[in-house]
Amino acid sequence: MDLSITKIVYCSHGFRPTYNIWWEEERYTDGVKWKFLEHKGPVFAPPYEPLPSNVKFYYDGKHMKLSPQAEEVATFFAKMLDHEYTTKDIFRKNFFKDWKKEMTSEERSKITDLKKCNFTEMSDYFKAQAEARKSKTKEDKLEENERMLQEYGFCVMDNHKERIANFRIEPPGLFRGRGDHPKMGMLKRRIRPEDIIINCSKDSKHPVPPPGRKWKEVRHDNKVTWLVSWTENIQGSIKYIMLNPSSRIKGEKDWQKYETARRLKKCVDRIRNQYREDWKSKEMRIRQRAVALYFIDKLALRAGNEKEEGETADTVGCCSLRVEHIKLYPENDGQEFVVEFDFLGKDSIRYYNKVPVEKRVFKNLQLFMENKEPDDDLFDRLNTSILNKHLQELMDGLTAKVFRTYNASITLQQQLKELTNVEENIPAKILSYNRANRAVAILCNHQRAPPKTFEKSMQNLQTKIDAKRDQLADAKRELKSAKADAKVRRDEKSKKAVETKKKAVQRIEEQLMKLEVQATDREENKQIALGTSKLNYLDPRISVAWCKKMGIPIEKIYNKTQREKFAWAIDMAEEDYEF
DNA sequence: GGGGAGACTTAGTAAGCATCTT
DNA sequence: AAGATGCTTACTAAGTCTCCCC
Repeated sequence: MDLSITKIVYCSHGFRPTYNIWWEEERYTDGVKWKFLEHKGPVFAPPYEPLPSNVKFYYDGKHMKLSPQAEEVATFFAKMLDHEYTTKDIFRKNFFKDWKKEMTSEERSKITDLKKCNFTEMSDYFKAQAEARKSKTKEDKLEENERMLQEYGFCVMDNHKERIANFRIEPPGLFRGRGDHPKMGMLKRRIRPEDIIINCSKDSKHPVPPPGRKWKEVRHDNKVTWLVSWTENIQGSIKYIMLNPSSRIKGEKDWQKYETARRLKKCVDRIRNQYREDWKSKEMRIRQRAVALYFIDKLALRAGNEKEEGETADTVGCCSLRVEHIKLYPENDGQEFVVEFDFLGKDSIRYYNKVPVEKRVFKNLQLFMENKEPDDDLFDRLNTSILNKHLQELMDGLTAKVFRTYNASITLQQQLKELTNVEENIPAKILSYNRANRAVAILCNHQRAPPKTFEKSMQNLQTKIDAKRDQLADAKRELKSAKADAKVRRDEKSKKAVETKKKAVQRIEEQLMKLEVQATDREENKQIALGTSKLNYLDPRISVAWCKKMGIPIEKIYNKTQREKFAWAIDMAEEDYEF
């Protein structure tokens, strides 16, 4: 079955007629997302397999056979024993509470203290199993995965066969929130067919539930993009199965996102003038709105919706900043009007920044903080809905996050212009690209945990560099003596020898440069994640155009997945593309 | 306008896998 | 062949924003 409209797409490896060329098709305008949708439904988590009888659980030093339900939940904990989570009080408390709910009344009366539970045999058993799975022939694993992918990993949406992003239902386990999450350790329950809502078109072959089972509902809503949904039990939120980023439905939206950001580029000056005016407004709400917008624009802060207290980790964005999250310095390190930000943002990633701001902003902040407690809202007359309503009036489709997209993309474009030189060689250009990418990642505060092996791998690289330096010195010495030799002998053979040595020196110099560049790049990247901005904030057409201008194969910048996601941009953007 | 449901994007981590070293 | 290393992919949590109801 091949319903895709494909076109021969040229890439530097040759011709590959692989993509759906959805970007040359007409688009829906009326909120309709598709006319035909057919899929096979989700893949459920494998059923629980009770432990073999030799793998024992001990309570207070004594062997205890657990009921299957209680045992399953115990295995979730056992599997995480090596993780720091299991040492945290909240995690243990939440787990124990939910575990007890799964016990028989007899078990419940016996098992009263988590500290007295010994899961080590279970834990060892799972480690051994993981080991065994590793050594299982590669073909077995691959084949199984591939079979599932072929069977469940695709759907037909309109005239395209599309890849599904997540066709497997999340297996049961213990909830792992990020940061200080009040619900960490709670039992994430197993999802059954009866929990599942299927979305597909009426005239499609509907997915079939497992034998003897039923779906919760089958609906035919073509105003939404999801294929399957269920309600999760930790926060009560809805989870979805949706399409891969390479799909038409995702790609179109992504493209549209960058087009909105480009429209902002056209009117951003006007908007900036406007909010600067608003700093002087008589009305408090307008001043607050204007200062918040300034932060969102200048610092690429997120909007900051309010969150239900006690349901999630305590994190904030711009509109939900509290007095305790900023400090004002009339003077700091020779700069005037410095604001120090220190708060936990999305995923409990710390945002720390000291920035000089305009005097008016500074004065306003002082005013906003007057007579407030540390845990009071900084912008008490503002929330994201007020802010976005205002933005909508300034430009059609404008919301807070458009500023992040706009500032990220424009920064990349500027940095690429500034940093790259057509004359340089490919590794130098790629270093420059990464640096431009890095500037954006820093702006957006995209962090990562430094890789566990970072120090060591850095040392190894340094060793290599040192060795290469020695090698270069040797080669230079040899070249020198060859030259001297040629001067004396004046024959063809020794002239040739000089040429060979020269080439060798050149080659080694290049290799050395490459290694040094690699070291710089890696060092600068230690705690910074480039992937997030590359995937979500940077208009891919900027990168494609840059590659064309600089003679860099696109494969050096985008890996296979990224090329699939950005196929539209790779096909469309010419070297003169301007964001 | 306030609150909640719903839909969709953005995010970091860890497992999986490929490749390079020893 | 095994082990180290580094990149890719899968996973799923945590955001944003819209819409609807009151």
